[in-house]
Amino acid sequence: MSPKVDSDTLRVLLVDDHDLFRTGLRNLLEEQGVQVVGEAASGFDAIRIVREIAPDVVVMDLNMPGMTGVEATREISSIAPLTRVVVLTISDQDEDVMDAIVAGACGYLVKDSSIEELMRGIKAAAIGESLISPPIASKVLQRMRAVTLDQGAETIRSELSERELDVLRLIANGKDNAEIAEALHISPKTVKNHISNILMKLQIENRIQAAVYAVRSGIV
Amino acid sequence: MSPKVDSDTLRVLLVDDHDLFRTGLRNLLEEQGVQVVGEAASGFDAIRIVREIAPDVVVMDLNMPGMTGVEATREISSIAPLTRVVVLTISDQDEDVMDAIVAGACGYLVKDSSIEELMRGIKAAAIGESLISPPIASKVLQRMRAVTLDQGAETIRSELSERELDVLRLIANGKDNAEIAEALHISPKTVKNHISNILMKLQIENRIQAAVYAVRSGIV
DNA sequence: TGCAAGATGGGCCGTGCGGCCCATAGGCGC
DNA sequence: GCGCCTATGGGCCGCACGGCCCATCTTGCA
Repeated sequence: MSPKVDSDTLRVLLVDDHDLFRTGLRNLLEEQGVQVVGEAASGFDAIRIVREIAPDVVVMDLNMPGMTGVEATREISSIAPLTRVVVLTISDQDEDVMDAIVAGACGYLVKDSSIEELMRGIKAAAIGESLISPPIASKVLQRMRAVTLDQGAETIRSELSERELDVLRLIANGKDNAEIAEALHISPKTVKNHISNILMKLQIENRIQAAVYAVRSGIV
Repeated sequence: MSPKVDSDTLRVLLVDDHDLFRTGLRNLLEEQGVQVVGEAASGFDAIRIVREIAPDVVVMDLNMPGMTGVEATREISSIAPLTRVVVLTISDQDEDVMDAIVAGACGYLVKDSSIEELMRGIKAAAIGESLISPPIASKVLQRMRAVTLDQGAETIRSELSERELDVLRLIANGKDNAEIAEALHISPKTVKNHISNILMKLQIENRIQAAVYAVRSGIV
């Protein structure tokens, strides 16, 4: 069985300003066994729902009135780093492609993709991988060489204080609270306080997820 | 056992592209009773002379125009396995350290070593032992540890059963034992047993380190 | 001057975790 | 058939963990 990704357990939020598209997509995904835990018609709603229910994957349309999908993606990546955003938009000509990627999108699919392709994109995102429609993949790679280096790490780390990063690094090394306290010359209780703040800021549940986050973010 | 090494009978070849250095070194060695049976200013000459006179020990500089000392060492080790090569090079910063070791160098000394140290290195090489300058030695050990760990990790990973890999993947997703049990349709107690086995096999302490290992190994 | 935020701590408490013992069932090789 | 390994499960236990209160002190900003 080897549950690389068990689609049954995947909690997905749909964000699109067209009710009809959302409804149709919901049905398709649910037929595939995906648990659609919410729908949003705007970026604002999307952010609010992400705060509330912290879905595994957000399927995000870019073209929406009010807050754009790019802005919503950026905000979601900031407040819930473990929630992966898959952009699903009209055309590969969309000029926001790069912005969406930089904003933290974990996948980029065009709307005429098949349901199978969307499923693969969602599953890939859920495990931290990315599925990008071939037409735009090369553009992305080219652009990425120019930008990323400081930006990606910068925004994420600004959420955590220096001291919290110290603690996070030690967490990722498998240290327990007593060892962290000794290494930083502080009380174990202070370590626990820092960890509580880290978990709250990253919207995660436990130190294991924190360690994984640290490794994936290149903090350690 | 331990063939007696009489420095009077030691036949040494000096390889260095600097005439002055070779000459000075020859005098020093001959004062110590070493029989310098040849000098070479290049790797090609060194190989030729080794073929002709089969010295006991070759004292080899690494930085030479044309064929490098590493290449010459590799060739000599191949054509005259009984001839020991002692690398004598400028700095412990030399990047070729490991290459030289792999190429078959039987000792590794920096050029600011004392004549006594060089003598000990040559005698050691002559009886199949190795003298390595401390700054170099630490690097070698470090590399060995890394290699050993890598190989160990590879070996060990293959020792993880499929079921244990299932569990490990879920650990890395931050799931607790109850969630893992539910996902795999087994008892939480069985999950704990699997985890205990994983920790033992990977020689780690807790599930955090297991999660980090999984991420770094690309298992998730 | 006051106030917000961060770093430093303490106490209490429920629960998750991992180690220790143990058993049973099934497959695989000798 | 016998031994070995794996997967499955149980009971017990001590400790680590994370949430919930709370406090103090410093720093910086308005």
